[in-house]
Amino acid sequence: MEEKEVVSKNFIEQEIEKDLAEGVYDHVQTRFPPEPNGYLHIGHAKSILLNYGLAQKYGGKFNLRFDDTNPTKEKVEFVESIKADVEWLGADFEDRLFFASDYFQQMYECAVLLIKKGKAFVCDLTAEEIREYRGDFKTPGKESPYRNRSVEENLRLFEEMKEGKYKDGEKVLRAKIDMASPNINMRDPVIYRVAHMSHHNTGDAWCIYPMYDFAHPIEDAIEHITHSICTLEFEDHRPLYDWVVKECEFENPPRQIEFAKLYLTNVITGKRYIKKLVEDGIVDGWDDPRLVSIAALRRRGYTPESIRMFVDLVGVAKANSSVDYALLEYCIREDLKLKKARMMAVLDPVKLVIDNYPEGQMEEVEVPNNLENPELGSRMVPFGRELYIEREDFMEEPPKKYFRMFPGNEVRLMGAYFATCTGCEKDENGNVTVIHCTYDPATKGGSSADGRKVKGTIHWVAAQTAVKAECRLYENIVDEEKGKLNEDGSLNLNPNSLTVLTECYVEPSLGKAEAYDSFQFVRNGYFCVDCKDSRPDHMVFNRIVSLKSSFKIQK
RNA sequence: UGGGCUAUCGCCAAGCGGUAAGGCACAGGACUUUGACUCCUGCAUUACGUUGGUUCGAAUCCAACUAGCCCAGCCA
Repeated sequence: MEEKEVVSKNFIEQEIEKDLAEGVYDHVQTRFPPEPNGYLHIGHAKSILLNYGLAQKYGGKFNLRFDDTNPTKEKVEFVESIKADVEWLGADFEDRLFFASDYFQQMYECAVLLIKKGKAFVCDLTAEEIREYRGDFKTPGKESPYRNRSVEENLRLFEEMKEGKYKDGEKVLRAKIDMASPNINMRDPVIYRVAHMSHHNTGDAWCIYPMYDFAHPIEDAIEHITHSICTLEFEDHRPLYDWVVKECEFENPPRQIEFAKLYLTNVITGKRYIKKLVEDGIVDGWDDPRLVSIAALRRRGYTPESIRMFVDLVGVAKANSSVDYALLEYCIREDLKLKKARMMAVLDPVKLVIDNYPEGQMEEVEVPNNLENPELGSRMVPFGRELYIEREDFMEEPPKKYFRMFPGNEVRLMGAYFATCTGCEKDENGNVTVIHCTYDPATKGGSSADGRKVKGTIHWVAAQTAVKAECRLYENIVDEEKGKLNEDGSLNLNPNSLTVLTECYVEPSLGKAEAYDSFQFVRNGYFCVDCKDSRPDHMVFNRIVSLKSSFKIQK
């Protein structure tokens, strides 16, 4: 009997189970609350999948909610892309797609309630003055001279703010908490500001907009969120979060729990920096495969399953950490390994001529699509007298333990025949131009009747029928300095982040591939048909990840 | 500088007073019609940031240090 592996629970699951056991909540409701101000990246995937996974695990629901409380930064382009990415990742929010902006009326009413309770006031101080009055880490703040306005006056002024009587920045609504609090977030934070600007969802209905710290807890409470999961930098905001749900008198208020963001070593995930790369034209767009946005990973050929596996393996904790990129690559290799066909493609071609193969003759050989997964069937691959093979699969003077093609050595042309190298031709510079060999017609299919074995197997494509393709080999766009910035704030870009190989040949069956179809190219790694650039007569492949080291010369 | 948080193998990460899980990476070896995959093996031998203390017993409790991250937007 197999024993079921005990998977340890992360700290959030432990908290949830405690809450459930103690009867704090009788259900679990989570949400992913992005602001539509950019594209999602791998870091967001962690949050999305965490929240979705928690809801799944505890029989609860998961909401997608746009936290669109600041019209100056938000665009419908981003809400569309975010929706698509969340769906692609498989986090099913069913019909629960919400907008914080749909709650503006309720938030307004909450603000009025606070004013009536004497817990909020309209402040005429300028932004600079508010900053000065706030004090700093070592000095307590000073109370605003407007702090003690009467309820009636505050009500009137706030109503006037809403009606558009004041210009941007002229007045704000502030929570009345404690100007001497060691937690600066509690020093009478601004909760509503004036912004005469069209909102992507509410248009010109409002000219006052709630601040995150006020809006977010209300959004959560309205949706009956139980566990509001966010990143570490909001820990200091938790007392304010709790203050808002309490003062606004919500029953069964939600609880905020923070976890550490995902960082990838060597990779820039900051929206701000990705945005700059896009704007400066250093990358093609938000989905440039050199980036780690969800759109980029998808275009490059990463699957939702691989990203789910990755997030799963990374774990959830409160310690800031940076996960090795190798883990992401492991996940996509693992996911594709049995799912995808293993095709032949020659990325760095050199011609191989089989001198004893009849001139002008072509035949087809049957090659299994995936030896480890017979369900994937097989395909017929054209074979002829002239082939292309990988330049690295031939050496005139082989080192020890090299068992690919060299004069006198017999190897297997995968799925086809045994072939013995007889020599090569070179140009005036000594570069190999053509390799010659003879084949053994009795070894069709790649095995011999007499039981003799060969140590090496190499892949090939028939020169006459090969499809010319373009392969893009990607590296991280940021170099060894690890996604870290230079002192002047600039990025360390990797000049080798993109290599385009144009003299590649792939077997004809690949001509039928569709966008996002991925394959293992024998010994070259995993590739994906580029959905943006592919044309029927000219395939473009993005490398997802290369396979591990091939032959290394022994020292 | 005041407040909040964190510290277990190169990278993640379990552990919750009873004598250091797991994954990635790495290194050996076996196997192989992809030098991939798979399979074995090794990988924190008083060691869990440091130093003390409590205890029969501590990574786990206490104290003091040290280091890193976050906070002074009318951003989220």
